[in-house]
Amino acid sequence: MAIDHLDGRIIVLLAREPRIGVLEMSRRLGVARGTVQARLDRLQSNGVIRGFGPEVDPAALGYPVTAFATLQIRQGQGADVRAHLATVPEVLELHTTTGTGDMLCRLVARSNADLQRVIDRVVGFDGIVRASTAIVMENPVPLRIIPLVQQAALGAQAAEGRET
Amino acid sequence: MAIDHLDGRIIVLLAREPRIGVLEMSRRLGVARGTVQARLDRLQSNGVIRGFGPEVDPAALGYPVTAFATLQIRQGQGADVRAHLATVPEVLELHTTTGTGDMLCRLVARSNADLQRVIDRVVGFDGIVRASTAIVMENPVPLRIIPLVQQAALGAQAAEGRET
DNA sequence: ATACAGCTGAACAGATTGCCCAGCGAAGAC
DNA sequence: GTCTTCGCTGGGCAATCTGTTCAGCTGTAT
Repeated sequence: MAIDHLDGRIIVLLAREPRIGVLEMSRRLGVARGTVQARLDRLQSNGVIRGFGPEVDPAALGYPVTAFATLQIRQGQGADVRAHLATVPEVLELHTTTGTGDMLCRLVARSNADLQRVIDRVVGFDGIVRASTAIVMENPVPLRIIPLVQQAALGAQAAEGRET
Repeated sequence: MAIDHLDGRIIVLLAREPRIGVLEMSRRLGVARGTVQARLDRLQSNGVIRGFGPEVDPAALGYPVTAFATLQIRQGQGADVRAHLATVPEVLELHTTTGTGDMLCRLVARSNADLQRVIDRVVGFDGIVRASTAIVMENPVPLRIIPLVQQAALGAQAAEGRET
């Protein structure tokens, strides 16, 4: 279920040079092409690799402002609120959480002024009791997965070591 | 700077079927291959499309628990804290924000128990005054970009309409 | 009127893909 | 100890796609 050292190298390589292709990968990794192909197939059917969708930069689309909003929801209105938020394009993701807030969502906007419009649209819905927003100033660690992959791959290696 | 209707269709198509290739795309969109190729090149050098890295599911790697931590930082320790958090593989992203917290980070862990270890590692650093964590229970809207792309593309179309 | 930028349709060689096979070695099952 | 299974190797095949270039066309801006 977890990943192998070779799997880890495949993912890391793919993350660094996405356009690389199976053949070139097999060359770099020093294994047969069929092996890489089989590993990739397995990683994808495992669900470890969900896909290769393009990473789009909202800032380049004209939405340079990012914010996180914590929402408090009226009891029993969860489903409605979820459906509402799903219709707002500026809502990039939505989580339900434990803690004081009930939901946390990531928003983008064209400007700080525009953020007001987005927030109004987000919270202008009956089931939402209260919202508190934090505007993102800087993003010192952009969404990343490589360190975790390496960690997981090393874990596998360590396990091998112990088991053998 | 913003994107065009055709750009929008390209991105959406690419998001839905990432392995599709330029040729097939040109067929589906009813334009010449060269056009799609030129658009893609432009989108990438624009920075609108950052890349095509594999989307890895942390849950499938053995990290099914996600949490968001809000951190308060001691004045002037920001840089150190950033550097510290960057070394923790379970920290998937980090933002500095306005509001009561100073930073917001996304964490993953192998289990709720393991989350404690991760949080200890995250906050076990001198510059961090306080941390409050919200565990993610559900993810009704996974990170998405398509609606925003469509919005941006429609905006472009509307602008055309007005300008012409 | 004229230059420019973007799109089209076509062509080319070169590289890659998906798929197949037989052989090999290690691990586990019997 | 022997057998079976599994994963990896190295090779080959036809089909497809890529990167690149070209000339011609059109609408727009100067």
